[in-house]
Amino acid sequence: MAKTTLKDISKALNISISTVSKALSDSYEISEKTKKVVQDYATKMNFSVNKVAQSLKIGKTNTIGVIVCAINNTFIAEILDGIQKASIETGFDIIIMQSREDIQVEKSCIEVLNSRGIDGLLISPVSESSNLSLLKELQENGKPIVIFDRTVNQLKTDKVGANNFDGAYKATKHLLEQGRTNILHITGHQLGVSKDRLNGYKEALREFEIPLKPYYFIECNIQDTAILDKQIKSAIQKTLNTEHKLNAIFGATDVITTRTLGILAELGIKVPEEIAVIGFSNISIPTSLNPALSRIKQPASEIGHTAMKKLIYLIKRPSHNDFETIELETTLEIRKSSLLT
Amino acid sequence: MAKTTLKDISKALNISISTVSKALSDSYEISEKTKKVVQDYATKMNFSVNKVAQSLKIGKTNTIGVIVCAINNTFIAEILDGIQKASIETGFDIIIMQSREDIQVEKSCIEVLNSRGIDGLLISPVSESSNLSLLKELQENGKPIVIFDRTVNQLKTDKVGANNFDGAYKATKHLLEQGRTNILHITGHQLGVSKDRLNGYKEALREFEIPLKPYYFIECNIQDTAILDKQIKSAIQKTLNTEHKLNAIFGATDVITTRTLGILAELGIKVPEEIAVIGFSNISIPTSLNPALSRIKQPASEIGHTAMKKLIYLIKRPSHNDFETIELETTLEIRKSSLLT
DNA sequence: TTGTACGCGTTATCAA
DNA sequence: TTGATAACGCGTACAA
Repeated sequence: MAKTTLKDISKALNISISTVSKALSDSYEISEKTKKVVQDYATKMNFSVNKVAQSLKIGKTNTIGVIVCAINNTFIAEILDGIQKASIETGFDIIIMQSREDIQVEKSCIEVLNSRGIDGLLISPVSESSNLSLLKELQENGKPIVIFDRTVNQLKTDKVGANNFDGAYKATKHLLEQGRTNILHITGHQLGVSKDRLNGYKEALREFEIPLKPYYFIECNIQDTAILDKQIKSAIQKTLNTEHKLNAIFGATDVITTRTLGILAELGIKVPEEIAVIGFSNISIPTSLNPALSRIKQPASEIGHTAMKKLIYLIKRPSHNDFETIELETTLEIRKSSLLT
Repeated sequence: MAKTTLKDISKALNISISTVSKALSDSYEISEKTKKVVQDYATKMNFSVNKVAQSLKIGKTNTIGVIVCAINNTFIAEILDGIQKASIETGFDIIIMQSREDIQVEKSCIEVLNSRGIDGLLISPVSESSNLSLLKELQENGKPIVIFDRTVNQLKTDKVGANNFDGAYKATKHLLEQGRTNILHITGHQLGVSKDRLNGYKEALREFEIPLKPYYFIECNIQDTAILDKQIKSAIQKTLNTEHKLNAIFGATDVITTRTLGILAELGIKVPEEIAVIGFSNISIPTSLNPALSRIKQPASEIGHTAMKKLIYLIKRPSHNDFETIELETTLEIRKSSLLT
């Protein structure tokens, strides 16, 4: 038994297809009596419109494509949560795809979504200019785009993210106020947001008139955790024996920060006694870590929610050029891992 | 500028639409010369078929719907990862939706996916019989379904999950071998898998001839972490002063287990000295916890991968009735939180 | 080897 | 108030 169609209802009730269609969409042209007959029968048959056909006809799918780099971390999951809340409020459906930090995969995601037909795109791009021309073409074809999280991007459009500069500034300042002046900042390759975070870090140091250490900053591979572990470990060991002994680490991402804690435990280095740790993190269990983790928390759900709302706005009121970049504020949470001993 | 269609190419090259269509699908009916002209032009124009129209025409969407309860935990994220790997291997696209542990939301997910047109459904259902008739109808309409993770379900179809009985048995046995005989098992409401886990727990006790304690088992609200925290805390405090003093906790889910660690730290109860902790968990950073967490790890990625492969098999080779339930083995990882002091 | 004609399920225009 | 007809973009049986 296949799905019921307008044609089936039309035959069964001896009414034309177009009348059935209009009756089901509650058109003013149709008599109440006919509407009732049709709608009752449709309910009885568990009828629902074929969205594929409907989309082909009206040229809209009522669907938003969402491309994230990976869904296996709390931060992205929270963003998706916010997006989904907004999708329920606005009545749009969402299709989630993963680019896996790979420009080619990202390209295929965009193409799949485009050919499948979406009314707009939410994307956290792999890099600052990944698939730029493809995205531009999408825009020109009347499909609005909103960029979230990785807002440092060449595409001219609305962007929603966190105030990364300020978050990094606040965290670094906190460390400095605790007397931790030898801070290693660990960040990831190709991370669009890393510049802002690095600048916030530098700004705090400047304000406290602390010169940059020779080792003050390393970039790691954040795709492969085994490599990441090695890189973090080697950086710690290398910098531990310099003349300015390392006494704090500031992690740029969730994985970097939590893995740093694990590695320090493994190396037998005491946190926070020997090295204080703080970092950008949105995991749900900061107090279950060893020790409880100080962090900069991003308003992830709000980022997703705001981005989705922005996009729906663009879809409903197209063709305006005053794009804006929204930076939502972060929250500094102080726990044991960064406190004075 | 709208997207290029077959018609556009047909006009531009003065060739009929059907020839263009055939040339692009590399049909044997078309001359190499014509193919080349058409394909070159299509590439130049960045042409991609309109999947909406294509789906309507051929009655297939090459798309799999995936419904999970929530994506904000590592276990589900890992499963989705496995599903996505299989999707790349098989060439099917996936649409991910969240039921949020709500039967009504689950219903709307199924309806959206159904009306949007999917070739099959992967679902981890809200409960054992949630939306049973709707799912049956889907099946009858020729859309195969594979259930993953929450395999205790009334629907007759293929199911892929973990061997929960054995996982719980192994964990409990490990605790007993450490001399921890007063074990509290904490699980969630309405969790389809909880029966199996409880039975594995009981079986190990039986084997060691340890009688069930009066407090041996509580069911918590796993939706709201604030409530969950209170329930866990109250259960611990209540059972701490009974004649059989509590000396181990076995958590049924990731959140329960990690929150338990946090609460014990908060209460100043030493792990594992006073209370040993072990539980089902798939977080990526068990060694960053306080203390490093012993756990039963589910083969999450394999569950997703296997489920997807099963589904594709059902799609390509429909109408057979020998459904099976696959239980993949869990891994026991022993760390500090459950070791003899 | 190429082109014509039809239909997938829906909506929209216009005539009855 | 209702219905016949065309069209969305594509694939395919059949004719040329």
